[in-house]
Amino acid sequence: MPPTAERGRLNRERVLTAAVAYTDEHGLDAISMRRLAAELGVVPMALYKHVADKEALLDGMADLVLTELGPIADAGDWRSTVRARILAARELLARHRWLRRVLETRVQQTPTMLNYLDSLIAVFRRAGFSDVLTHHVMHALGSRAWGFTQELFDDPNPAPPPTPEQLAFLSQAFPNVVAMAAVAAHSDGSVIERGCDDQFEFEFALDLLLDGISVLQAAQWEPPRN
Amino acid sequence: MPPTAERGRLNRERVLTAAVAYTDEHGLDAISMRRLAAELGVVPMALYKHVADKEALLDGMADLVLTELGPIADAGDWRSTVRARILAARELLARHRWLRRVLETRVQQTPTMLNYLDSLIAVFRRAGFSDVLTHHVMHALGSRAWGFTQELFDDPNPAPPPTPEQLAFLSQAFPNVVAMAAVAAHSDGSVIERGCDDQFEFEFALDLLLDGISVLQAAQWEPPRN
DNA sequence: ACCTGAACACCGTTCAAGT
DNA sequence: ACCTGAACACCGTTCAAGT
Repeated sequence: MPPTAERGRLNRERVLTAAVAYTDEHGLDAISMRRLAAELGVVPMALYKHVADKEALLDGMADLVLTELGPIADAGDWRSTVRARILAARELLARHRWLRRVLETRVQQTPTMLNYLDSLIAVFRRAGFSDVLTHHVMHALGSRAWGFTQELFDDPNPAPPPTPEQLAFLSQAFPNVVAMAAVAAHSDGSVIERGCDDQFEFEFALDLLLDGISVLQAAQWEPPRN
Repeated sequence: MPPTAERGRLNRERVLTAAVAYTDEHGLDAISMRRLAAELGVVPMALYKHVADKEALLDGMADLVLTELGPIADAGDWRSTVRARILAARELLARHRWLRRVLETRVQQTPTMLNYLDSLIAVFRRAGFSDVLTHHVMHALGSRAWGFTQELFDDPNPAPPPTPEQLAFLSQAFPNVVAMAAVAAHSDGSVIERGCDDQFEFEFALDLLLDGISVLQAAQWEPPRN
């Protein structure tokens, strides 16, 4: 039986699609050139005809799923448009949980990535933002423009609630951390309990930034001269 | 000659110090249990008596360098205190360039990390911030509390300025990106030219957030009820 | 043109043994 | 108590060969 017989020849698209499917299911740590090859019923080196190396594979995967975003929808004013766009990107990241870590380490800016940024920048410029202000504003958004933020701790599966003894120790050693952790938005407000509403926190910070940006724009902000 | 003779026995501190020194010099990608062992003139498995595994090694390294931060200095009002604290953390990250990527992936919160956060939270609470507001504010700061942000692209060694042909192509394909890139803070404002003043961008966004936070605090912000 | 097979130079970590 | 040696189960990627 010739290799990959049932599904025909390999090509770049099939490689990338399989990689995305595998990573959606098993996570970013699980994907490797060797396992992807096995998945495709092929020897590891066969992949290298369709993808330069592992970095290029990740670039291609990111590019592929980012096409799901589609063109930007005008929501009336710049603020709602930007807000909606960013929250849509955030939903995409939720569907492909590995995408965040891939974007974080991307150096090569793929056309799809540049295209997304271009459309976002366009919203500000069309709304009359100066180029300098647009520049700073995009930096201030940072990864939030992609719909994610680096939290204080990367807590993928949060720890179980502390036992009373642990809590006693923590309250004494880090009283402020404990006090802050105790008030989790949209929780029953009882104890440390499965923490924060990430969506609320994301929107809170996003709105804080958008509010600040509005003010600067209204005041026709200009760079300090020194 | 007994192993590690000249420098005596191994211990946790020597392991961590050597790891920090090696990683400061060669970067995070270069450090491995095997290379660290070689550096210490020891067989790889010898390290495992002093450090549970590689993750624990990284935890220990982060913990060690974070002690450089020392206790928080009161700068008068909460805003200046927080600002100074965060900018000091940022300088630490500049001295240990690997620390950022380590903090990003940390799940185990070491005592030194918790201690830093506790002192920062304390500043807000002492200034009269409610616990809920403090909670959201800390989330809004996110990794910025550690002195770093996830930028749109992780561009460790920025690309050389594009050739005229490349620029022509880019201007046509991504006109807004090019326009935005052309105005780099504190550059001569000429062309794409070695981009942004990261320190300026960091402070711009930090002040944007601190301004917004001031407003919420002054207005005695309360969570929406629904 | 595309895929294979064997090999190289690495990883982190186990286990059983040495001193 | 601490370090060693050999081994296991992985990586990404090279090179030369097959069809």
